[in-house]
Amino acid sequence: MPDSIDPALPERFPGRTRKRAGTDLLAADVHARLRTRILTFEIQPGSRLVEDEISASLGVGRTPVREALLRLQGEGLVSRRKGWVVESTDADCIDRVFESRVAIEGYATRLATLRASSADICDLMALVEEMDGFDTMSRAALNQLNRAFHERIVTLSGNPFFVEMHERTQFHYWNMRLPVLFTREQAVMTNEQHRLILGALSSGDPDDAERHARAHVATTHRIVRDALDG
Amino acid sequence: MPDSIDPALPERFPGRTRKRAGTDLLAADVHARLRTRILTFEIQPGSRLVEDEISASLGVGRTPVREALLRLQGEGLVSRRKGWVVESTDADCIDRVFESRVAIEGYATRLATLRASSADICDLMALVEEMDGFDTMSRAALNQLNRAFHERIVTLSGNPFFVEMHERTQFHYWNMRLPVLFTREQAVMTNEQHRLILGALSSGDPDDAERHARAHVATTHRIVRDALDG
DNA sequence: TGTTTGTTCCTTGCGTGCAGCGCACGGGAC
DNA sequence: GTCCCGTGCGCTGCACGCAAGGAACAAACA
Repeated sequence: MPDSIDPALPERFPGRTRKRAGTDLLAADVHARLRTRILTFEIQPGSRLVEDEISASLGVGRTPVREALLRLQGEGLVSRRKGWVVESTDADCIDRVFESRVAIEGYATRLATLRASSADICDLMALVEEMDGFDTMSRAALNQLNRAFHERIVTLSGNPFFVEMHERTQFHYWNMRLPVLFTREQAVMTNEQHRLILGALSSGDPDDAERHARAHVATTHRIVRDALDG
Repeated sequence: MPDSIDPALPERFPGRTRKRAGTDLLAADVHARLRTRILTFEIQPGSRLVEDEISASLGVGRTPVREALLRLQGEGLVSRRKGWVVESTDADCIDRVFESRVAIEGYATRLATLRASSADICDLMALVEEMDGFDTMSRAALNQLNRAFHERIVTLSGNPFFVEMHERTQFHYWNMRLPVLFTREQAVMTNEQHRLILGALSSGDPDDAERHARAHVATTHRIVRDALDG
């Protein structure tokens, strides 16, 4: 997989600037780059990551590369099995991921009901309405909006733990290549459910909000599973 | 929990053995040691950790120490603010931790209801009955049993994500020195609630199980908050 | 006296050399 | 032909040195 390590960014880090702005910038940068490449499948699951190659290709030493890999390991994106290997999310894992999402997003939505301001709800409504234009949008754009909606609700829970846990599940979620997501009817259903959640949110009914959120995640689970089986 | 963490940690690392058994042993060991010391408050929240000092005191190089600290950072036990600092869990954080526990343990208990075998339930029942002897036990032993009960249920969810998330909350949970936990009446109430959960588990009622689990965590939350306020 | 600047030390960020696992490959024996 | 063992190499685990950044303290100037 060395070839896939972004041929397009030959020397950033110009002449070994070594700019060290307080906290480790290099490691953070390497981490971000690697993570992006992994999540976009530019580096495929299962491929080996060699410290020297990354370090050479990015023009940094092995130490920041090492730290980046360590962080990726903590995020569950790579593992150390006789060298660094990009983790893959198998079908069996999907059920586990969605179970987590039900628990996390369900309760986060409950909390959001108690804490969201009317301005927050307006923002969410704007997102939902934007998603109504699914007929004229790319699936990627739709996906982005969808993600934004869920992310924002979780953030509105006001609890950073939920944000972190949610983010963690997203890694694995992205990690399975979702074949065809967001057919037209799926988009319709998604928007319907988003409106249900939003309705509960704005009427301040936590039970309803949690119930709808759970149902929505369950629906998505079903869609994903069907897509993978079919 | 702190009491149970093996306070007897004499100087291992005899004369710089350097035995490298495949995967990094040193880093893992340093990590475990540091974590133990932090969770037992041998190293107090807020204190600075200096890489050189740790490395010298353990007789290893800075690299494994660094990796250990990085892992601790990932676990939320230390942070990097101009050097390594042991995180403290402030009162404000407690509410967030318990919110997570409600979501995680609640849903984990629901899953456990669907997946636990009768043998598993017997094991749990044995734990509960052992806890009935609270009058003749130390608080530490009681705490240990309590932890075992919760841990086992989360494990019975069959979902490693829940186990990991639960463990994560426990770190912060331990991180606040709980003053007087498990007074007699609290022990009575705890056992009552454990039995309710177990009852729902054995009768296979997921809704009830989740409800009771949530209520139990909420009760504990109240106890802890009272203990900290009073 | 207050503010600003210079200096020094402390600690981490980073690079790098070295050595030891393990795996793959190849050669010999049965 | 198959199995076993030796050997080489790829890669990581670890130690260590260097320098940058920042904080604290001191000194000088307004």
